[in-house]
Amino acid sequence: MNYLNELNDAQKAPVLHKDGALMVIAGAGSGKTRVLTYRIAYLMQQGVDPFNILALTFTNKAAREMKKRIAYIVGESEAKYLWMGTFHSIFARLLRYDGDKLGFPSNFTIYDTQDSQRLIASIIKEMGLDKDIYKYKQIQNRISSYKNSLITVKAYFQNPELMEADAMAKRPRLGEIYQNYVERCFKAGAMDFDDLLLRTNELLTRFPEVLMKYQERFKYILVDEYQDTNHSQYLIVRALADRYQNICVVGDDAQSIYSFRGANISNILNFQRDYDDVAVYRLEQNYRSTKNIVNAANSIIAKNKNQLEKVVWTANDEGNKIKIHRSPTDAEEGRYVASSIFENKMQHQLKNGDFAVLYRTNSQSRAIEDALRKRDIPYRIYGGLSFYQRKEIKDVLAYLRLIINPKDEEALKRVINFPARGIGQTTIDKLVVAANHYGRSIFEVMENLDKLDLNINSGTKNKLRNFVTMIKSFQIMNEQTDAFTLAEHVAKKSGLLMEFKKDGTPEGIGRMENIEELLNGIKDFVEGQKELAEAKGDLTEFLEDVALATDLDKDIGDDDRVALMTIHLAKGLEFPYVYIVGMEEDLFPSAMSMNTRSELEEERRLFYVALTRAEKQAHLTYTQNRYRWGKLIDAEPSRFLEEIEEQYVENLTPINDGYRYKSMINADIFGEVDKGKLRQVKPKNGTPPKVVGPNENQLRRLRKIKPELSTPTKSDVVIDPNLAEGALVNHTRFGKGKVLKIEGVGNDKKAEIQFEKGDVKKLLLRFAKLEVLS
DNA sequence: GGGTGATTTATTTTT
DNA sequence: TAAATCACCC
Repeated sequence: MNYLNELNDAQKAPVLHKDGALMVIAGAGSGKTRVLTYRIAYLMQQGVDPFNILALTFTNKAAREMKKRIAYIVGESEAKYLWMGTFHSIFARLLRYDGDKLGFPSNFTIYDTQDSQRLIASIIKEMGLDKDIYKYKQIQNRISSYKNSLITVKAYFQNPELMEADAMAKRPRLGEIYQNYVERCFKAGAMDFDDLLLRTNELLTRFPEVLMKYQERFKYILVDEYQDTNHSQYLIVRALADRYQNICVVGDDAQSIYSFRGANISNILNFQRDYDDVAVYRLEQNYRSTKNIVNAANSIIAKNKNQLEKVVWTANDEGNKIKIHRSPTDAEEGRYVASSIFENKMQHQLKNGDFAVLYRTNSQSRAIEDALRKRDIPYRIYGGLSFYQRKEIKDVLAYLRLIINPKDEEALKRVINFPARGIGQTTIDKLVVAANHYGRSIFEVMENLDKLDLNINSGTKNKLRNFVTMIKSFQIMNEQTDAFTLAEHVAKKSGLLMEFKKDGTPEGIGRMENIEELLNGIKDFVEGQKELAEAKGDLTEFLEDVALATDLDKDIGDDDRVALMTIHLAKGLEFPYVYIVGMEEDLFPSAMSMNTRSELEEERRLFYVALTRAEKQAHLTYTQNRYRWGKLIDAEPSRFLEEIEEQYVENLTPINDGYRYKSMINADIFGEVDKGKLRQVKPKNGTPPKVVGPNENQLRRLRKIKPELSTPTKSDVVIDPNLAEGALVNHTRFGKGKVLKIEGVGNDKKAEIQFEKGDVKKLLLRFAKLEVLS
């Protein structure tokens, strides 16, 4: 099969470029995944051993899907040797092999953010610091960004500026907390998310022979979403690619939206400086969206100063204008979205899965959920509190973690007294003190209770011994049976299931069901792994899978639901109909991200990402009042609404008289917006708020809004007369296929098509972009 | 040591 | 608003 024919010339060039450094600047919807996939397939067909290819993607799901497509071209037996996955999962794997050189056991635990925060909170407490000044979440954030910038504890103490900055922020002992945190993680045989990258860097720097090994192994390296790599990731890639320089990065500076996680947009902007003879390719043709959407998105992103030159265009239809809708409250907004989805579904015979609702913050999902539920529209929420973050699930997982790695302090503290066993805070504190004193883990201290004088009464000692015995019996069982049988046993014997059962409330029952679901998940995992030759299907593998899984990674059936998620999570996805809700100042752009031009530009890129998810139709909605932290507050429309060129939008709700404007400072006129100055403009307490009339932008907008609202009249689409049964056709998304059947008349005319990729789909001709080939 | 009710704090985005 | 922590009493 000649897959190269599926590429346009711009796409073909980077696929065929074999050796050396290359960068692909790929506009939204320009087929970059396809380029990456085919490039890997092509390399393999050129004789490159899959064993020598490393591909770093943004989600594990993306990696899986890419692998599947590659397997389709080159065969499963070859494709399975590819190393593909997220930075975190790939390097966790690497550290399981070679982390022992750094003193980590191969079964190290991966601490999630909550584990890190709990540990930091207890360190702050142990150090006797004021928890109102040393807020554990902020501290965790700070430590995380140090790690992502490769500032180790040592580097921190050698950097007077950093210490100064923390001292100025009234936190002079931050360095000590950092140090303690790192030591405690090490002692617990645990790495946090950032460690997976930081420790990989340490490994590659301190052990040249390890670096050499992986440089030889990964002769070809491909990185997706390069604009979102942080310094730590950047250095790993550089180190690994240094020897052969066969590095291919793909990205779009306009879609860089993770700077809060340390992503550094200059990694992509400076790529050409980092490697010799960099070939640069641009993918500018968008295959995803209508002209209206593409042009509107372009008109927004043009407001950003800092970007690579690129013109995204499309040959697709003009499409409908972007619809803007105002609601009185967030509940009404939800209702509007729900009924609009309902109507579109009826009118155009669409599936729920054709719709997505995107928002800036997870907390916005509630109003949408309520409305969808009332209209009986099935939906699925991605992100937010994910399944694996639920309390009861984390409890079971903590027991399992403890079996694998008894040194895991956070897991131990979580379950040592849950279900209640009469081991209280006082006892735990004593154990922690002893553990720190002897430089051992809490579990080790518990194993040696008799040899230590800890001032614990004999009754409590007995309870501790029972706990140790229980965990040890689980460990023995782990050697004899598979992960599922063990987990089921643990859930029962630990008393967890009973605890939730006796609770009796609907909530408790729900928790029990969740545990059941987890057990089923483990069962599936074990059975799935058995089929793979390499994997063992053991508990360690499962826990790692869980620690690094994201909501997007889970393939939970393919039932048909509306997708609800944050814009961040939506990156890389596409939907025919997209609703972007909460288009309001202080929400989007977020109030936290308007301090500097670069923050505002990132919010704008985020909006760009959101809009370019839409294939056919985008809706933007905003409210006049919104519940935020329990109170109804005034909201004003987002500045981004005004930034779209007016020819691409249609206002569904005319502005009424009661409409109020607040003063807005426009960064384009005043340059860098200084939050301090902004505050001064606001009235001091006691002074009545100053009423300011609309500024120029707003006046312009007032003028352009036409009060009448007309539903666009739909004319019958002209359908290619050659499109008949038996015809070969090409679809922009599904590829080539053969028409099996034509049914319906006029606007309802549908074709049933067998695609080469194996799927049979029924498409409405008036929407399907079909090209007749014969 | 455990449980209950009062108070408070949080909302940016995620591997 | 709702979860999470705290203070107090048993």
